[in-house]
Amino acid sequence: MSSSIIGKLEALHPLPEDDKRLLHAVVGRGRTLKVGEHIVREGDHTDIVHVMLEGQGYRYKTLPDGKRQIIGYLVPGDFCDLYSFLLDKMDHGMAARTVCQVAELTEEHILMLTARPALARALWWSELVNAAILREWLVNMGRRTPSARVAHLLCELLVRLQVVGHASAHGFKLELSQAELADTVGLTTVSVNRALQRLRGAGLIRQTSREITIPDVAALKRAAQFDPRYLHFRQAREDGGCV
Amino acid sequence: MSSSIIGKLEALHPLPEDDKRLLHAVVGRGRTLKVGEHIVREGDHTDIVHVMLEGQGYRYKTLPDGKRQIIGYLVPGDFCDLYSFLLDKMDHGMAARTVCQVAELTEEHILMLTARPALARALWWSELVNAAILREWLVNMGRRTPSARVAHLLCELLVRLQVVGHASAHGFKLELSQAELADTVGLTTVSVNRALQRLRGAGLIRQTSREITIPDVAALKRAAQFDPRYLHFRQAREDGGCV
DNA sequence: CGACCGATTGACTTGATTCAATTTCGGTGG
DNA sequence: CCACCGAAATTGAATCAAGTCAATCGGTCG
Repeated sequence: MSSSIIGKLEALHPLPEDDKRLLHAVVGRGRTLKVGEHIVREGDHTDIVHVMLEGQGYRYKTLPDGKRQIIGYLVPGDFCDLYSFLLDKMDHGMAARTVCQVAELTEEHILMLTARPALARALWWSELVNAAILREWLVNMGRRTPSARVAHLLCELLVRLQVVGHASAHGFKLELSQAELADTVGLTTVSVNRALQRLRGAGLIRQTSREITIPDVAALKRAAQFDPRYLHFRQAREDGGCV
Repeated sequence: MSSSIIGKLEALHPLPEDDKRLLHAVVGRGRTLKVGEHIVREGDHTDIVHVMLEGQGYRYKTLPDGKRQIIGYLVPGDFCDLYSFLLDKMDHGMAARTVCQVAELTEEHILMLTARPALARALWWSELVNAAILREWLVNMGRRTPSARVAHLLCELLVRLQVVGHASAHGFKLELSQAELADTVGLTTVSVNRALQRLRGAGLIRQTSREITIPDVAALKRAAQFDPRYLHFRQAREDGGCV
């Protein structure tokens, strides 16, 4: 269960065995959430840190007129709200998109973890990556075509899921509705549908019921202008990007 | 010079007098940057932390096809890259939009500052606000109309500049070209121009050469669906928003 | 089998972009 | 002080792409 966390953090910074054992002990096996269940609501205060162990979730904001914008995906290994005991109120909500296992850590747990220099550094780094993802998403929405936006998102998910062992070299389980995709990339479902069609038509992706296959990852990355360096994973840092 | 930093950090968390004195001593008066000069380039490594003392800058990313997306504004009091010595390479660039004074702090300076609990907390908090701004911008680009996007940006700048004493109750110096606005909100200059016209037509803003006036701030906030709580400033936390 | 949800489609509308002037404005130099 | 220059703002017309609306298709689950 906690292997995804270790996978992710080690992608950022190597960890001593002791730290991994501590992580394992602190995290436990987590609570099960049903599809659609909230992890934290907008405006809530919580002093618990949630960690996604299995399954996927998303961060979102709701507009006064009811529209929704998804502002992040939570994949296994992600710390959802490392800073929750600092904030009085969450400025966004988080919900389970699939059935999830979520660990709930207290401030004491976090202090135990951050007392270890390597862990503290890896956690700090993971927050930097969260911010980097937001910046890249901004570029995505601001300056890319619909198909490139969708392609970029798929590339990002591929890499993030690979790091935690939830994606193969050429694809992953896609449990995203087109409506969610639309609320993520700032388009309508119809446009997302057509963007996916274009990607399929160009042979860049292949979709079966709930699985997505990327026959030529480099080609999709090119189409998406995807440069994995923003994720700051160690491999990506060494490859030096794909654009 | 360092009063803007103190203003900003105190808007997040109260600081003891000693901490303010330390800040003042550490920051000094900064280096002067010319318009357009880079603070840090994309891909650079730096182990200096830059702090905006006077003037304004922006964060940006460049796309392979030459397009640019502005992903943040730097106003007086902002720490530009608090995490720079962690990162090997900046995933985005930062440049001066006006003549600026920028302080350059070393890792030792930062360690001195973060050794003080109140300062550490305020700095940590300022990073949370940076992330919150990115999330709000994502909502802006994804789900708001052109005029609301522009209006929202203006509201945000108003509040952020007010906190550091660079805006009055009803306006501020606007040194933003329409091209920069366009690269910020994901539109073309023409669309931005028309969005501004609509806002002016509705009496929500008034522009003279390099100054923007907002006759009825609440009205503009309403039009922009601007809820200042995401900035997590202490006043805003107490008001409880305007939507 | 029928209800339902999500994906898909087509026709139409709306609104943003593109392109190419034209105007405005601040600053410059005569 | 005024004419001129260049950058930025503004405009209009034509184009094109995304949104809207509404219907249909496909599969899943009671």
